Amino acid sequence: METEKKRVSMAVIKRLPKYYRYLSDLESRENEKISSQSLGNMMGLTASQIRQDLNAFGAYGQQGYGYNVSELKEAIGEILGLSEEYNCVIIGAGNLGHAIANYEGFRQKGIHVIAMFDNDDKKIGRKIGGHPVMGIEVLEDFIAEKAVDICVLAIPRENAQEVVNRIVDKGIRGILNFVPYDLHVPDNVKVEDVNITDSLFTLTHLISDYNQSH
Amino acid sequence: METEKKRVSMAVIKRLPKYYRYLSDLESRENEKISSQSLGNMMGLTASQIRQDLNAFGAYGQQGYGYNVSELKEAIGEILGLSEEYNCVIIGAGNLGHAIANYEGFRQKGIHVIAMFDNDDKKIGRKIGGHPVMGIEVLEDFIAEKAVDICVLAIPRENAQEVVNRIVDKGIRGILNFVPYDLHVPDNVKVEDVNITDSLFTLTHLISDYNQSH
DNA sequence: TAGATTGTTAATCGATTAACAATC
DNA sequence: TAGATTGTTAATCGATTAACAATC
Repeated sequence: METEKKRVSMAVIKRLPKYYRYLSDLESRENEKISSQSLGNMMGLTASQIRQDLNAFGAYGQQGYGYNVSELKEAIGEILGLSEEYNCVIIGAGNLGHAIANYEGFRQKGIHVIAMFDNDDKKIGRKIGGHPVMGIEVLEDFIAEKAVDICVLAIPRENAQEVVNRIVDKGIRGILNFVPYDLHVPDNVKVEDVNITDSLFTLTHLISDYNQSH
Repeated sequence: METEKKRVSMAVIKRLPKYYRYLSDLESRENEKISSQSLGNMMGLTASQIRQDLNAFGAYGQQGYGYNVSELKEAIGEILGLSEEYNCVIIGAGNLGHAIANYEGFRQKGIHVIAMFDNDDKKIGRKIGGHPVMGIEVLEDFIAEKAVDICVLAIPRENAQEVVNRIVDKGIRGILNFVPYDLHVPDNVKVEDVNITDSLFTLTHLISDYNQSH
């Protein structure tokens, strides 16, 4: 594995969860096999692109047959790191943290939410979605002690970078960032942004009179 | 305006909210002007790309000077459709709908959340984040009557397409879709997806042992 | 075997970067 | 005017699409 370093592009990586979603669907509807052609029709991609995308990681199909749905789903799950286990904490027990704590996507698979953190005394000690809410001042120690891999950041913009600075060298590997601010982190920590406001503004642009008339 | 049809690429459009965010910041820190060079440094883009991006919409700078922060922010706001007014409803008063109803990004600007909808009798009649929760069965009539422009979709995956089918010809222009499912809509309705699960899986991939060793 | 469909190379297209003349 | 920095054209790079030989 040391020898080859193809460097898979972000464009391809960002499509992987979508592949996984469609393949999970096909599997639950008990489809055994699928061709790049028909998967492309479903997903709105070309057959060619699908074959290119998959071949960035290996050869998962069979000539003259297509792809085995379960096998391919499993393989992409593996690539997505879903066969591994992750400890996760949610920082910020406001409305959004609350929503995420109850979010099904976080309940399945190997992603274990083990605690939530907030600076509001009224929330500390309570349980939200089955997860204990702890004081933000014990965050660093908790992360180090429990070997937390992923932090979900759902706090006000003002405190975001400061909190990140505190946790970034405690062994975390990734941040799922709901804060509309571009975090500064060292290379060994990955950040994935979920920017609701940006998405809303993209939508307003698309439907705006401005866009219609230009 | 009829004559030119440059067709601005999605790649550029998706960067606009980010420009808007940085320019708002610069404005609040009372920076009067900015060059493509220094804005690029801040945002992690090349000066060249910034000038190309902006010139897709017009010439907002001045040779030898740079860009006036407030003017450029205003211009991008205009392009994003933020100088217009939108009526908006939130469909789904679960945790996520709850979070969005209270989300600051939706409180500012010309985006007016005027109601929430749910099928749970226990929620109907209540107020969440100041917005009345109504029964999903009156959704279509409400949309038509109140001239709703934007629907935020935060309901279970199973009902998503069915609900969308019902509202799609009632005059709405856009859907902000939090459901991990690719909606089918006619061309005159725009969909912007906020896919939390996809983002989470992208993150797990990036931090996974799989990705580290390949 | 013949038909189907992949894996993969080559061609095309689009987006980013570089360069520089225009001009404030 | 000289210096700075844009607007814009040209060059490069990367991603998508097309084509086809390999092979199940």
